[in-house]
Amino acid sequence: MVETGRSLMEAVRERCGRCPGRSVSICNVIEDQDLPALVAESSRVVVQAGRCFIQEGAPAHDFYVLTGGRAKLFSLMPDGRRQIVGFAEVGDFLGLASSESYAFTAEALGEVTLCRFPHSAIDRLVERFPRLHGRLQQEASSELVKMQARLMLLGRKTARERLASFLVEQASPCCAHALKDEHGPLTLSLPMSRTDIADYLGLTIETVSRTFSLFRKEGLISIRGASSVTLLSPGLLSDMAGGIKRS
Amino acid sequence: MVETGRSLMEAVRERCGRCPGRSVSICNVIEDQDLPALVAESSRVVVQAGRCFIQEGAPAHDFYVLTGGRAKLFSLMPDGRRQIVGFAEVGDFLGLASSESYAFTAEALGEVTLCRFPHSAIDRLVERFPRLHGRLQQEASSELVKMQARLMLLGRKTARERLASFLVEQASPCCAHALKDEHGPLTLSLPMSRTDIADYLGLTIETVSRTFSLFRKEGLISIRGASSVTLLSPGLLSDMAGGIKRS
DNA sequence: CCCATTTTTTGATATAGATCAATTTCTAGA
DNA sequence: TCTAGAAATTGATCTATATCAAAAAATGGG
Repeated sequence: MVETGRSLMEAVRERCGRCPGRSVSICNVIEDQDLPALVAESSRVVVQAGRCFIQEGAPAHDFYVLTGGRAKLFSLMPDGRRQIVGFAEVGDFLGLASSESYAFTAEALGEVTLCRFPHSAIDRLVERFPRLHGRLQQEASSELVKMQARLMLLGRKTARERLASFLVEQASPCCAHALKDEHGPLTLSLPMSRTDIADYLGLTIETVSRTFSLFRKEGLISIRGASSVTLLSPGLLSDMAGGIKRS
Repeated sequence: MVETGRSLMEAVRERCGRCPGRSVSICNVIEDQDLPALVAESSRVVVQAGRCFIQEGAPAHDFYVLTGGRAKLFSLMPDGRRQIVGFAEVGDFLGLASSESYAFTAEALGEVTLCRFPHSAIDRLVERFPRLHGRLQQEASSELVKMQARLMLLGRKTARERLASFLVEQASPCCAHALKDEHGPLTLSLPMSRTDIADYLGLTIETVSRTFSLFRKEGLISIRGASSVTLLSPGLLSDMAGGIKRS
């Protein structure tokens, strides 16, 4: 099925026109006039809450750019132990994990929209738009750096430090500078359950809950209905996340 | 300083002729006749035991291909807590971690030899040898998959499972197939200290030592002088590493 | 709006692994 | 080969977090 130039232009306007991923994903190295090539090589995917769009162990045929919503990425052990290896946000490039088969499962938290690129399509696009090379490399490198920080978190940080790190990480897409300076309260909406947070931080749900309560009693955060958290002292939390004890 | 064609050819013979990394590193997508370009863009580095060749936080100017020996890669917290994020082996591509500054320190375990490529050199080489793109991407992807496995290890595995995973991982470069089948004993020489193993596995040195002793008493391994370990039941250890309990 | 179900919080207790403290075993230099 | 210092092992005890068990709060369908 070949799209006509006309309908392709319409597709570009529809898909990329107001895409929140346009400026933060790998697409940001593509000029507006070249978007049709991207749209022609990819397809839009909508995934409902709780559904998986990448399956651990399945043959890896596609890459994805997340353009709406959030997703959790995890692997399982045979007995059901679960480790969440990351939360994906708008702009993230997924599926890079392996050449043969996916190393993790990706499940939508709320409704998720994606652009799916078959591996062959990425190959063609990279050939046509050389700047994509560097951009993909950059994506992989930044993911690698995040992974190293997570290893430190899981290997060496206490429960308090882990939760503080998580809150600061969730906050940083919003306002990175607010954490350094002693800026005011910062409200986050957490789309993931306590179980998800526990499986991300290598803790149990009870420890996560208790630590949230402790932070609340200490005046570090305030909680509204389990999914809305306000960081009352972002600076203190940021220091705690890094293992720094204030006098 | 421009090398003459003559001395460049000599340098290629000397550097690449018997390089153990030739067939396993990113160099394996470069034809023999193109090696001079690689040699011209890189420099050989020799690092003595215990010395660092990448410093966490330092500006990242170079990439490295490890061509001899082994290295430990780690990050530190302000109070000295340490997490080893990986052990590098012959063929590994290092420095990919970040665009601005290195995210970890790399320290030689024993003498290490490297080929150092400035970022700009890699850019030129990638342009000249397009196959390098895919090879670099592959390197990043495989590292990412390893990282995900390490997250599971640190977040969800027991001390026994962690040490079993470590031993199996150390063994796999040697003989991957010997682990699946019920093949015979497999001797490893571990160039890293118990402290290094502990900081890699998110445990204390005492727990690592105790777990080694337990494995020995259970007939899973035999130990000769702390750095030489023989896996007596690689299959059992492999199952334990994956969280599988045999009847 | 209400009730059944699920999720979260809180409490009591258990335990894997950490910490503190000796020994023992290696290793490198004389 | 011997020996001092370092590294590893082993033992005793502690503790942060897990586990088990309710209670409380949130959520969603009718």
